[in-house]
Amino acid sequence: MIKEKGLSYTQAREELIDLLLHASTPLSYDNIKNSLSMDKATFYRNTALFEAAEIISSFESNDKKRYYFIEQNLHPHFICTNCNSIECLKEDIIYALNGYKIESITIKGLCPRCQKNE
Amino acid sequence: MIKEKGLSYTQAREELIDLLLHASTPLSYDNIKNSLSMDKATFYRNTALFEAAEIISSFESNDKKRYYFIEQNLHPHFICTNCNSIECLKEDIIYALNGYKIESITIKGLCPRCQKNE
DNA sequence: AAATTAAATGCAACTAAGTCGCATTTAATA
DNA sequence: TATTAAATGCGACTTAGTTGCATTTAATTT
Ligand SMILES: [Mn+2]
Ligand SMILES: [Mn+2]
Ligand SMILES: [Zn+2]
Ligand SMILES: [Zn+2]
Repeated sequence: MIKEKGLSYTQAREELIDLLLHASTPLSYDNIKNSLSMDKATFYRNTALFEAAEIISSFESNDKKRYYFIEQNLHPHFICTNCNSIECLKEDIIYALNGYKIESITIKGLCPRCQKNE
Repeated sequence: MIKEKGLSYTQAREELIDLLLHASTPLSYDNIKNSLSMDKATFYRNTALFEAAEIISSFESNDKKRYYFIEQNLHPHFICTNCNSIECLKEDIIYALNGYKIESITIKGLCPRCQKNE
């Protein structure tokens, strides 16, 4: 995966791809910093590189943090504006936009739990 | 609009609502700081208040800035990951999510212009 | 209309996610 | 194994957004 894109294969990169591949939702640096052996500068440099190589995608959440993910089937992510939780929405929307290339879709609002408790 | 929600009516609040009502795309503090007479602390305190009162919505863009908008018909916004431009997509998607309340939808990718030039 | 008061504002200091420069290490190739 | 360009770690830095506090203002009471 890394080598396919002509990138050199390092421990840090393997570790990062591995974490994202096995994650069930998008992850921020903060989420995984304790599981990472690399420095945060390396984390961010590699996520930027992987995004440019179209290996991963990302979005900014409500909490000012960026979340990264690898996904085969393009599906939307839901961000709760109350509890900041992030969920994968299984309903594949899409949905082609003429002339645009779609990388990610994020829907913001209230999750079922937060909507009840308000 | 402000008073309807039981909020007190101040010059700063009127100015802010007015700007957002007449904007053709979502706006960040940076976009309008030169048109604003209020301090940035006031800007952010009022946007937070208006969001809680459900008068405005917002999303985080690619450029680490938060964009605010008022819109009658819920439509998605497109953010280009290359040039950071933001567009209103007129095709109303949606699309109800069972149990969720939807406040905004953002689609990230490459805009037609950036997709050509790559 | 003036007095009261709680809320709104401006200012400056602060926070924290992400970035950058540079010295050191490591992966790739010869 | 030696070479070298690229990757990493570290600390300093940037900057959007937040917070505490003194001052001002909107709303209510007299
Ligand atoms: Mn997902
Ligand atoms: Mn719009
Ligand atoms: Zn929630
Ligand atoms: Zn573009």
